Amino acid sequence: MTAKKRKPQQTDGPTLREVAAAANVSEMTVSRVLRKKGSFSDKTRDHVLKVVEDLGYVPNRLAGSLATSRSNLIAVIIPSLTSQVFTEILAGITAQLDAAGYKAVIGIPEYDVGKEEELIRSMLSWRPSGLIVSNMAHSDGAKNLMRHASLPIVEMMEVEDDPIDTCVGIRQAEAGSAMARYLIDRGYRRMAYLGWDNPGSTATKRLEGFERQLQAVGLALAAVFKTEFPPDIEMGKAGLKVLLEESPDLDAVFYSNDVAAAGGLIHCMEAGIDVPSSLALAAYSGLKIGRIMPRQLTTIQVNRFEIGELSARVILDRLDGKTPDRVHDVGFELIAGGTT
Amino acid sequence: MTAKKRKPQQTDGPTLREVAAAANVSEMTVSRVLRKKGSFSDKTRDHVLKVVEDLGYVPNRLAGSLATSRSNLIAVIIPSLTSQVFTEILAGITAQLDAAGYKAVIGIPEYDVGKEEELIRSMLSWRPSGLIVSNMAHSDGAKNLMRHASLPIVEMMEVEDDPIDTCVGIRQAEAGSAMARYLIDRGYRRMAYLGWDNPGSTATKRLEGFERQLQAVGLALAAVFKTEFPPDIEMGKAGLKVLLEESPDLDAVFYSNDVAAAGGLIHCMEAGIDVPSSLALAAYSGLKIGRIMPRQLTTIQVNRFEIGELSARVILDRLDGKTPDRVHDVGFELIAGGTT
DNA sequence: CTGAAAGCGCTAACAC
DNA sequence: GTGTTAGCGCTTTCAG
Repeated sequence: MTAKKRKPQQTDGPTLREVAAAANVSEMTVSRVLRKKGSFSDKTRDHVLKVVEDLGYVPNRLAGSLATSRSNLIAVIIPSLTSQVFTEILAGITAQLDAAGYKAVIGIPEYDVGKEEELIRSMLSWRPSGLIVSNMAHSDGAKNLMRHASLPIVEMMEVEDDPIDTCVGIRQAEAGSAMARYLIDRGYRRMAYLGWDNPGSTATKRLEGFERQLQAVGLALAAVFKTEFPPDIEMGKAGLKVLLEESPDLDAVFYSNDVAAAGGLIHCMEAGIDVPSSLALAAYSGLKIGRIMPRQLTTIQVNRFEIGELSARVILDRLDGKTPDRVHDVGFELIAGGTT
Repeated sequence: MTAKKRKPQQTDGPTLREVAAAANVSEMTVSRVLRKKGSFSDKTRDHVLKVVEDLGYVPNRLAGSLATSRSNLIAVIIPSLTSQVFTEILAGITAQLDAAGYKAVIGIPEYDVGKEEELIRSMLSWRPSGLIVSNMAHSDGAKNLMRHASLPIVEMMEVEDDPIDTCVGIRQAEAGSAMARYLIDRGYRRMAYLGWDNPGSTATKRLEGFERQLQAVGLALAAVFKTEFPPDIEMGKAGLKVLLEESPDLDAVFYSNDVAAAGGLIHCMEAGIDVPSSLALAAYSGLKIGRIMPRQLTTIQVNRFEIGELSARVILDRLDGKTPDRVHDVGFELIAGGTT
C-alpha cells in the first residue's frame, strides 16, 4: 500500500517497450502495427491498438527519427507574420505538405539576417527533410550552412539565376520596372517611392527596377520616403503626409506594399486630395485590402498561394527523387485600378 | 584514386564522433565544449571549436534531446495566421521564449477541432517542453491527450475557472456584455451582430454575453449576420450591405472583429450612410486598422502581446519549478471611438 | 580536466 | 507473422 518508488515518478508516458510488455508481443510488432509497415495479423493489430489506446501511448519521434534518420519536418523561414503576403504563402506551403504527410516548422527572423542564420542552424539541428527560406539575401554564414547541408532547399519570393539549390518567385526588379513603365505611359512624371528599403530586400530590388526604368526615359525619382521595415497602414498614411509636405507637386507615389498604400489612400480621403487626378497611388502585392478600398488600388498582383504551393512541391519532388528545375518564375500581373 | 566506398556516400554531415576523432579527443570533450558544460581547458576548447568550424558540424538535437529527454521546444497552437490578433500574440510568445532560449513550434488548425487534436498529438510526439493552445474548446480526444501529457499547458485567449492546466486571457462573455451596456447607454436600441458564430468560439461567447445583456434590459438582437469563419474586411463590407437590406432600421452593429468592421465602415462611406448618426459600428480587438480609418472605431481593446508574453511566461515559470496561478485574467478596455 | 561505458526510445535487417 | 540484435548520435553517470 505504501510501497516506495525507486524512480522519480514515471512522468514521461509509456514507451514502446511498455506497450509491448502490456500487449505480450515484441516491440517490433507494436512498431509495425503503429506504422502499418511489415506484416501482422488482424488479431494482433486490434489487440495492440487497444493497448496503445488504453495506455495513451504517444510515440516518441525523436527516437523514431534518430533511428531512421528521416523526419517529416520541413523547415520554413519567413521574414515575418505581420504581412499577409507571408501568411498566404505559408498557407500554400502547408496545403501541399499536409497532403503529403509533412509538417512545416516555421522560423521568423523578422528581417534580421543574423537571426536568420541562427534560425537556420537551429532548424538544421533538428534534421528536417527540406528547407524553404525567403528571398535570396543571406549572411555568408547562412549560405555556408545551406551549401553544406545535404537537403533540398528552396529560396522563395524572388528568382535569380544561381540559387543555392532551387528558387521560386518572380523577378522583383522587373515588377518595379513594369510599374514604372505603366505610370510613365499614363503620363505621370513626378513620381515618388514610399516604402521599405534595405539592401538585398525584394522591396529594394523593385525600387531599383523602378528607378532604372525612370532613368531609361530620362526621368528620376522626385522624392523618396524610406522606412526601416515594411510599412504598415499607419506608416503609409503618415508617410504620405510627410512626403507631400516636402514635395507638394508629386503626381504619383509607388508604395512598396498594398497595405501601406491603403493608408495613403485614407490620407488622401481625409485631406481632400483627389485620387488619381491630383495624385496617383500604386503598390505591390495584390492584397484584398487594395480591392476593397473605395478606389481599387493599382498594383502588381502576385500569386502568393502559388509560390507557397510550388515551393513545397519542389521540395517534395526532390524528396521523391525527382530533379525539378532550379529556377521557377511564377510571374506577376499589373492590375490597373482606379488609383492611377 | 578510385577506391570503392562501402557506405553510400556520407551525405549527412559529420557526427560528434567524427569531430572527436578529428580533434583527437573523446566525444565527451567535444560535447562538453559545445554545451559549455563541465570543465575543459581553454586550449582544448579552442582546438575543438576550430575543428567543429572546419568540419561544419551541426549537432543532432534528435539525439541530444533523446538522451536528455528535454528539448527547447514549446508547441504553440493558434487557430489561424490570417488574423493579426494571433500574429501579435505569437510575437509576444516568441519574445519571451527567445530570451529564455526556447523555440516556438507553431501549429495551425484553421479553426478545425479535429485538426487541432491531430496537431496536438503530432506535436507531443516531438516531446516539447510545454504546450500553448488557443481558447478552451477542444475535442474530447484533445483534452484527453493534454490531461495525460505531463508538461505545462496554457490555454490562452479566454479564461474560465477550470482550465486543463493554466489559462491566460479575458472573460469573453464579459467583453460582449460590456459592449452591449455601452451601446444601450448611448441610446441604441435596434442592434445587430455581424460576425463569426461557432459553438465554443470566443466570438460566440462574446455574442452570448452581448445578447444576455440586451435581454437584461428587455431588448433583443434585431438582426444577425453570421459567418462560418471570422469575417475579413470584404465580408464585413458585403455583410453589412445584406444586413441593411433586410433590416434598414438598424441603429447599431456589433462586429466580431475590427477588420470586418473596417469593411463595414467602408460600405457606409460608399453608400453615404453617416456613421454614427445613421448607423453605429462597434467591434472587438483594438487593431491598428480601427484607429486609422477616417473614424476611429469603437472597440474592445485587448492587449494581445501581453497575452502572448504571459502565456509564455507561465510555461517558463512552470519549467522553472514555480507554480503560477491557474487563471490569469488580463482584462480589456472599451475604447469609445467615433463610430458610436 | 578527460575518458569509457551504458542507455535514451525507436527501427533496419535479419532470423525463425 | 513475429522476435532478436544492433545501432541511430548524443549525454549521463562514474572513473581516473
